[in-house]
Parts: sequence; structure tokens; C-alpha cells
Amino acid sequence: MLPYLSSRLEQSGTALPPSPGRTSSCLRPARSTSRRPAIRPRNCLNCSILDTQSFSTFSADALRDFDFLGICRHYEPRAVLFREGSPADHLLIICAGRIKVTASSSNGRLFLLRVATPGDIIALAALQEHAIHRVSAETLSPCTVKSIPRADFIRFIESHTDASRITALAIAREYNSAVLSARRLALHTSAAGKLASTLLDWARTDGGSHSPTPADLPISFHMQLNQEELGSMAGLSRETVSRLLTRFRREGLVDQSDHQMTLNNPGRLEARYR
Amino acid sequence: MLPYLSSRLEQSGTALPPSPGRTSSCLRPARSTSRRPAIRPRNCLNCSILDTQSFSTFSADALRDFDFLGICRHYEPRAVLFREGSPADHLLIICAGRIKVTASSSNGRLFLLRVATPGDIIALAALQEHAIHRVSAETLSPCTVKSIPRADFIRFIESHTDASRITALAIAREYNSAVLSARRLALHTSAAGKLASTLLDWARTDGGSHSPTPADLPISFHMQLNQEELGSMAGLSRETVSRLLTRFRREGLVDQSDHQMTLNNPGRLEARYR
DNA sequence: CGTGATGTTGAGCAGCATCAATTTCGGTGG
DNA sequence: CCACCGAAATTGATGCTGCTCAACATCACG
Repeated sequence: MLPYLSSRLEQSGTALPPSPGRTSSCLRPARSTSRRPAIRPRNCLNCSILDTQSFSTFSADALRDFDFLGICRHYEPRAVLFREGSPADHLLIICAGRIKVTASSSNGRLFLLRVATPGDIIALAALQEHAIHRVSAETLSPCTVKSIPRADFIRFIESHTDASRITALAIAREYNSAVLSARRLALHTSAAGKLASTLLDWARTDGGSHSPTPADLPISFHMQLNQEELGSMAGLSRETVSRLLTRFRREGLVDQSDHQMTLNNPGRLEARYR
Repeated sequence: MLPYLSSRLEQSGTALPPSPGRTSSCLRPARSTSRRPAIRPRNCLNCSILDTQSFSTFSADALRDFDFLGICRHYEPRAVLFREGSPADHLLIICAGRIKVTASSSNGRLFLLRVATPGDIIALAALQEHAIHRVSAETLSPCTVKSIPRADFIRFIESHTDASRITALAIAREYNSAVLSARRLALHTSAAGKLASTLLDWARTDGGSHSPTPADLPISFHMQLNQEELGSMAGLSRETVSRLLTRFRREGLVDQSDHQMTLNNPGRLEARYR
């Protein structure tokens, strides 16, 4: 037995006993029961998420061990994974669904830091420092999440050099997105500027291709947030977001049908409301 | 010769040839000449910074190798270490002095992300991703900075497991401070709230003890920024900062003499202007 | 048809950016 | 020592912007 698995047996009170014949994937975790019990992953090896995301460069060796770590759990929408202030003792990896990461103030305001999608890692930075969470995480849609106890994960990265590197890379990405958020909020005085750059940042990361900057071609992406949440991401009130979106629509800068948002001319949007 | 030092010889065009008898420290890097040439560090082993900061847990082995990496350089105030948009090909470690890390917008606004002090690492996240800098770095005071070429550093952390872990930790810290900045800017609607929380955050990290939260005792710290820079950190105009500081002073919440800033009652400051 | 979530639009006002004038202060040179 | 300068800070006046409160519309769902 691998050394970093020692804490497994006691950590998961709700985990099912190992079921050897099971072939469940991280993505579709067993037929849904009413109680949505935790299941052992054991199929990260052929999980498509690992091919495309952060952990794609794991060595076969590391990947095999990684497969044994933690447990997968299913969550309904609006479920809280952890709250600001609680100790960061588990690493979370999103197998399916969308999760919003927020910070809140004592007077009830909310700040939406990011929306994490499959393949994303949550709580990595807080876990590294062995600190308390400075943010809360809540599911936006039905989610499957792989949860790895801190001690197991630390032991894992200590015994795999490449895993350690990849971890650092993942945090670096988290860092850069946080800096982008801060930039947006600080550099734009006008509400229009804040909203425009929020949409642009989102379209560029979330909206398909990671190509450098594809000229002034329209970008389309799935708008997963309502106006209130969008506002809490850009630091604006719900009403202001509504007014601005109609303005952008009138000016032909964006189109919105259902949950599909299209930035017709990103360059012009950026230039007009910087 | 260590493998990760291979690129040393060609990388430093301005570096002096090795001077074996030299015993210069990272902190006080040779007698100052008019041209402030680059020097080889070779004394990180007994540099006091390493004892107290990020790299304190390096193994003796790693520390010895680390000592051979990069070169130290001296900079005058207002010197630019790198600019937003340039490729991140060097890691910087501050040996002495203070460096401000900023982001700027096309319309001339400036956002001050952090002030880095001795022991801090700069450009770590951008370096990991092998991306371009999203921020600029500029000296506030006379500085000594150790500069390590990307390739050398990557090779270093790949050959030392503990170094890799410590690197991840350092980025995690950077990340958390970036999140704090974003929080501040997003969660506070009032200018007073933004300034108050900026001062409080600063006092708690920079202002001496890292104790959890020392009740309502006064906190004092060295205010290294003028009001304009403080404003660009809190997302406020210079004039607003001035007005607010006089208000805080009148209310007995802060005292300011020379460059020493004292928060007389942090708890009250926080409660009144959240 | 009611209910609750979400989006739209209007009116009023506080707060902060901006422009502008003045003061303070540290340094530099006569 | 004083005069002068420039950088930084102070204070005032003004206008706009976006938050707040409020009413209403729209839609999905039971």
C-alpha cells in the first residue's frame, strides 16, 4: 500500500466500501441514488478531463497513484462545499458541473471571484498554506467533485516531483486570474468599463479557443450567471448591469439570446469602454 | 558542474567574471561603483533573508545549489525591473529595498498590486506559466535584487523536491494577497471602506507581528507610499485619500507622523467603515 | 392563477472624481 | 540663514455617475 494513502481509511465516514467490479467514471459517477453517496473514483486513468486539463502531464506512475486518492461526491445545485473561515483540509477537483467561488463582507455584499469548471482545482492555495479558506465555494449546477484530504495530497506531491511542479503551475493560473480580477476592479472608473472588461476576460478564457487574441471577430460564450451574479463579479449593482447590457445591445456590441452571449466586436467594446 | 547551471555562462552578458576571493553578501553587494555592475551572489548561504523568509526550509543540499543560481544587481530608485507585456524569463528575489508591483490601463490609470520587501519573490507565477508579465515592477528605494534565469530555476526545482514544494507555497502566498486586493476593491462601496481596509490589511501583514489578530491594540507601521500611491492601491483618487486621512485623524482613528502610521483602534476603524 | 425568480425602467440623491487654488515641507543653492 | 523651487498634501467648488429605493414586466413552475 502506498504510504500517502494511510489516512484514507479513517477519513471518509460516508464513503462506500470498495466495489472492485465498478467501472464508474469521474464524469458520470454511478446511477444516482436518493442519498448521492460518496464513491471511490478509481477511474481517473481514463477520465477525459485529465487528458485536457492541469494534470495532463502527470507521469503514468503519478497518475496511477493519483487515481487512488480521495473520493468523488455528487452535489445538487446551491450546495455549499466550504465556507469562508473554515479550515482548508481538502483539495477539490471538479469532475462535472460549475462551481462559484465567492467572498462576502459583513454587510452582506458578495464578490464572485471565479466560476470553476471541470478540470479546475479549488482550494489549492489555501491548502498549501494550511490556512483557513478566504472564500466560499458553492455549486451552480449539479456537480461531481473529487475530494482529496490534505495530508494525502501533500504526501502525493512529495513523492512525485512532476506532481509538485504541476501543482505550482495550477496555483500560478489561479493567481493570474485573481490578478485579472483585481485589475478590472481597480483600473476602470466607469461601470461600463468594469462590465465590458469582465465580459471580455470571460470570453477570452471561457469562450472557446485559447488563441492569443483573435482580432475583431465575434466571440460567443455560455453566460452561466444571472445579472446579479455578473454584477457581483464586476463590482456593480444588479440594476446597473441590466441598464448597461441593454445599452450594449442597442449599440450592437453584444447579442444575447437565452444563455448565449455574443460579443460582436470585442475590439470596439474594449476601445469604447476602457 | 550541476546540470541546471548550463545556461549560466551565456545568459549574463553584463555579469562580471567569477571572482573567487569575493565574499560579498546578497544584502550589501560590493562597494558601489558608478556603473553598479552585476555580481555573482555566492553568499546566500549566510544571508539573513533566507533564514527568515520563504526559502528557510530549503535542505542544505538545495541551499548550496541555490547559492550558485543567478546574479545580484543593484538598482537606483525608480528603476524599472520589467514591464507589463514583456516575457517573464527571469525570477527576481529581493535582497534589499522595496519594489512596487503595478498594473496600468491604457488611459493612464495605475493600480498598485503590492509592495515587495526583502525575501519576497517576484514574477514567480508568470514564470511558471512561461507567460508574459501582467504587471510591472519598479524600485521604490535603492534595491539589491537576485535575478535567476527561468531555465536555471526550472532545472533547480526539478532536481530538488523540497524546492518545488516551497515554490508552490510562495505562489500560494502571492495568490492570497491578490485575492485580498480583489476583495477590498469589490466588497467596499465607500471610499472610506476601501482605504480603511487597505490600511488594515497592510498593517496586519507588513506591520510587525504575524499574530492572528491582536485585539484592539494600536498597530503601527512604516508608510512607504505617498498618498497618490496609496490611492492607486485602494482604487481612489489622490484627493480623496487626503480628505479621508484627515477625517480618520480627526476621529482619532489614525495618527501619522513622518512616515510612521498608527492605527489607534483597528477594530473601531474596521467596524465603522466596513 | 398565484408565487417567486429574474429582468427592466424610472427618479432622486450621495459620494467621489475632477479641476483648481493654496499651503506645507524638504531640499538646494546663493 | 534665507530665498527659491518642486513635490506632496490640503481644501474648496462642481458635476456626473452609479447606488438605492421603488414600481412594474416577464417568465417558469406548481
